[in-house]
Amino acid sequence: MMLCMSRWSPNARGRLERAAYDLFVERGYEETTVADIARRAGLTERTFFRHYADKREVFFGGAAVLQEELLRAVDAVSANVSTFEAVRISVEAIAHLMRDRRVLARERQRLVLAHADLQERELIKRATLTAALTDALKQRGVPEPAASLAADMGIAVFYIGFVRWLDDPAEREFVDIVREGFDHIKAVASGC
Amino acid sequence: MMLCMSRWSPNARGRLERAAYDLFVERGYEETTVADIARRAGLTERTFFRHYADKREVFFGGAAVLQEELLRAVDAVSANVSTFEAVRISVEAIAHLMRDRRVLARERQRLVLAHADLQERELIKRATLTAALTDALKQRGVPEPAASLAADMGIAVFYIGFVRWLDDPAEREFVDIVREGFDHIKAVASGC
DNA sequence: ATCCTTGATGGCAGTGACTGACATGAGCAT
DNA sequence: ATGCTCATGTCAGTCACTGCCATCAAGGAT
Repeated sequence: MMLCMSRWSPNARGRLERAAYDLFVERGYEETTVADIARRAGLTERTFFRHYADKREVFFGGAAVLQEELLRAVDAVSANVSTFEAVRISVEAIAHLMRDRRVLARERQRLVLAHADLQERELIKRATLTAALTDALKQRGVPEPAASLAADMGIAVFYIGFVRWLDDPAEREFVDIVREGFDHIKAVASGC
Repeated sequence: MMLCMSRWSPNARGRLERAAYDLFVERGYEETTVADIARRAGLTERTFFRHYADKREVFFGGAAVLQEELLRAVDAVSANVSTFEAVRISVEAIAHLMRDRRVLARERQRLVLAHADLQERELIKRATLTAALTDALKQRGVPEPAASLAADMGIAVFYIGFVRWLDDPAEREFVDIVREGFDHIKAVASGC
């Protein structure tokens, strides 16, 4: 039974994540050392690396949540729906998670765009998300390479829509931009 | 006038690239230090970093060639061809460049798959290629977000086709696999 | 001929990310 | 009590990468 009120301050991971994000915003990513992050979280550098594989990883805590939600959404789509619609519905579902986070997302995106290190890690997360969606589609019975291609297409619509959403002059909702993205894909593939 | 027969052995970059590739194959990527690479090339570590921004970059000399060829191909497509066909033709063009390199590509892919570092850099190269294709399509008059989506789709077909090509049981040509990929995209987007 | 500039290189010290090995000490089970 | 667990601390070490300065052949200018 571990109902531990342990001797250490609770939620070390959370404190590290918070400290890192704050410092990145305050001083910038490169100007922040791992030792800085750990110190602000009341821990040591060595402990940081026990919670996160590297300095970049602390920035991508949300990626796992997004993936879980995406897979849940795919499973929820009834089996007689076409592959295209299944992908569209699932991607719209995770787009919906971003509601009311535009300002936060903008600040985060500013950081990512400013540092090649973070962009690389973001691309890995995107690739992981794509692979997960591919697997989920295969479990629906979609054969290869259609599963990979459909997944790649869906995640592309998500990310391209994401950056458009961040500075959309009309302030449309993310979900609507995604829906429109899928329409564009349909149009392009029909050969206009 | 610089017809310099300089005092240094010629083609330092090439020697570094070759030394790096050989060492990565012999001992593995992580087991090879930058100092090792420089030593084998007859140079110093400091000089390595004057030619390549970091240890990973020396592995991706071919990326620039691929991008140039892709852009050349897009420019060569006549203006009255649909966006989809323009992308298909251009991507098939760079797929054609890989002819007779299957064995080499396989060894290279083994290295990339074995090291997250290299995967990240590969994804950045892919993103750069996608951005370049997007620009080329925009110059053809394709509006956003169709340009981004079509480019993303085309590059996805390329990369997904690439890994299928590497261990295709039927030993089909890369170009044929790519062509088939575009057909699959068409089918998926038409809603099967 | 002498001087000066250019450019690729070497040498060297320093920073910071990351790792391995070992120590510590509160909680929990027996 | 005794011992085990496990998150943490401590420390030394490797390696990627950078800044700064020295070198020294080639080529042009005076």
